[in-house]
Amino acid sequence: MNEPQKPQDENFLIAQRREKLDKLRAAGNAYPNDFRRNACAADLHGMYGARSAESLDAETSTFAIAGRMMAKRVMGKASFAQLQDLSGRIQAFVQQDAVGAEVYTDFKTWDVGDIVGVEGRVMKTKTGELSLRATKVRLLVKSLRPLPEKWAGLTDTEVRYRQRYLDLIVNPDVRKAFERRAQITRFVRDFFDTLGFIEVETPMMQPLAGGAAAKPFVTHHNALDRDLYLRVAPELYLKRLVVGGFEKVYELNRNFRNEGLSTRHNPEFTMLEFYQAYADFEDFMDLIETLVRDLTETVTGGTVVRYQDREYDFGKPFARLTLVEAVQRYNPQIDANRLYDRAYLAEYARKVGGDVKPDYGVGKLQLEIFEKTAESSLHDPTFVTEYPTEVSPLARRNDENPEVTDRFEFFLGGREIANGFSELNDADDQAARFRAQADRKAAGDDEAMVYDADYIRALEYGLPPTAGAGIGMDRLVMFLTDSASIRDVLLFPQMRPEA
RNA sequence: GGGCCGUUAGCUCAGUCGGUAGAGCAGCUGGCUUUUAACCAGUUGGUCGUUGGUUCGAAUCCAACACGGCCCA
Repeated sequence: MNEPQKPQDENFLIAQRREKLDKLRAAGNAYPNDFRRNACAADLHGMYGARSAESLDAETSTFAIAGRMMAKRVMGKASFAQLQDLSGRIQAFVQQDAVGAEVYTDFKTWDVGDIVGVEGRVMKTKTGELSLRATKVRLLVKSLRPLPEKWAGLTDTEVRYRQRYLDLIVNPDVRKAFERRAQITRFVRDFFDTLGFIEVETPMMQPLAGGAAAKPFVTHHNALDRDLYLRVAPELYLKRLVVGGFEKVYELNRNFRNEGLSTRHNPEFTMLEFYQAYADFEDFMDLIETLVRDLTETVTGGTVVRYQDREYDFGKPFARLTLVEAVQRYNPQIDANRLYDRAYLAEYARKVGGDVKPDYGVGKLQLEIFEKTAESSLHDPTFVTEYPTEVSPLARRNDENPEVTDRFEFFLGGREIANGFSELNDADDQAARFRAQADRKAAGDDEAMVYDADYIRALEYGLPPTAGAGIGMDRLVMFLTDSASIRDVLLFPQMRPEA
């Protein structure tokens, strides 16, 4: 970096800290990198937290810790400071007699937010708090900006999302949520690895955006002089891999969809997709039930979870019902004899606020009614099956009823969490369904899929009978961290440009 | 895209009927060698989101816009 221009709007507090930094620069290296710690806050609490003050006085080990100073209490010639590192916080006791008058005078000018190194022996204070009795203290980094207030903290959601680093410094629960997120992804990888799945990475930039009904982002490759699409799903590539012999495969990575922002939608989000040859959608409902139950138990320590003032029991078998059953359950007034009557469904869908277009068939209308009237009520873990073929262009038809597919979606807390099906491996049927999608796109549906000729070619070589599913990881993490908004489980959620 | 709510000091927030901009914390000065939101005394700090309008006078009333939140689509 070049010499930064002092911003015009630099406030007085920053100016004061800059003056302190100027003095540090004048006195030598203001940004040293030779301090080495040999312990973290949690290490010391673990080793000595239970010991008595007297027994600690006999302890001769010295420790070096480092961290951000989160509190500073000066009482004349002795002070307490709270240091925060990756593991937590620990108190340092800094006495003038122990560190020397000159260092102590400097110490008193340091600010909350500065990054500090402390060496010394462990002790307990009169009130029993484990502390490091400093023999040396060093300022490692001068913080130029004041931290939010120590008690009320930082609550402005906008600042929390835009300046996540600040949120992480002052809100320990935020850190915990993201640690749990890491724990969840680790569990998922272990789960599939143990079952013999292989993790792969398929293209994020695709010449055709396939595998889901969604608007893609477009970008441009200069050397190839062609547009590429950020993927809306990895599905078609993963099934190509099953054709190639990766019979158990998964990918845990980002998808991109060009849609609005809300508490449940971010333009980039994390999806788990997994495929297994010689399995069907019922096998995968069982697999997901096991995955979700074991995951919940691992990260929460039990099978009963509270999410936003409601209790969920994962110990019980998950509910299963068909789409039409769900429509009937949440629409007791609907005429059960006319659930396949297009005109009736269109009128009913319109009445419940659904989208109705002339080319919508019975299946699409059933789905509209389901989404408007049933979905948000599906709190307890629930699998919904028998999705219409019309709205499932990549799923295998049911053997008894070709109008529906061997497909399920999984709902939790009134939200769709997962979607899975027995894969359509009839190349001719798939080609016909792509053509139907392409017609819709030509008719103006910008979420319709495109015809993917290479994917059809792959199917023509033969896709084994296969089950596949996708799990929206962000929504699952929201649930397991009791987060109301997807932004609370994304470190850097998409925001409009700052005003 | 629509509705409602919000935007005042670094942070958290008050601000009455339209009449000189307030508090706590942080900061600064002084005191204090086991504090726990340390304490005691003093004290600095403001583009009231932006732009217009109404008015003798606007943080306050009106309009548009920006950003955020919640709900709906």
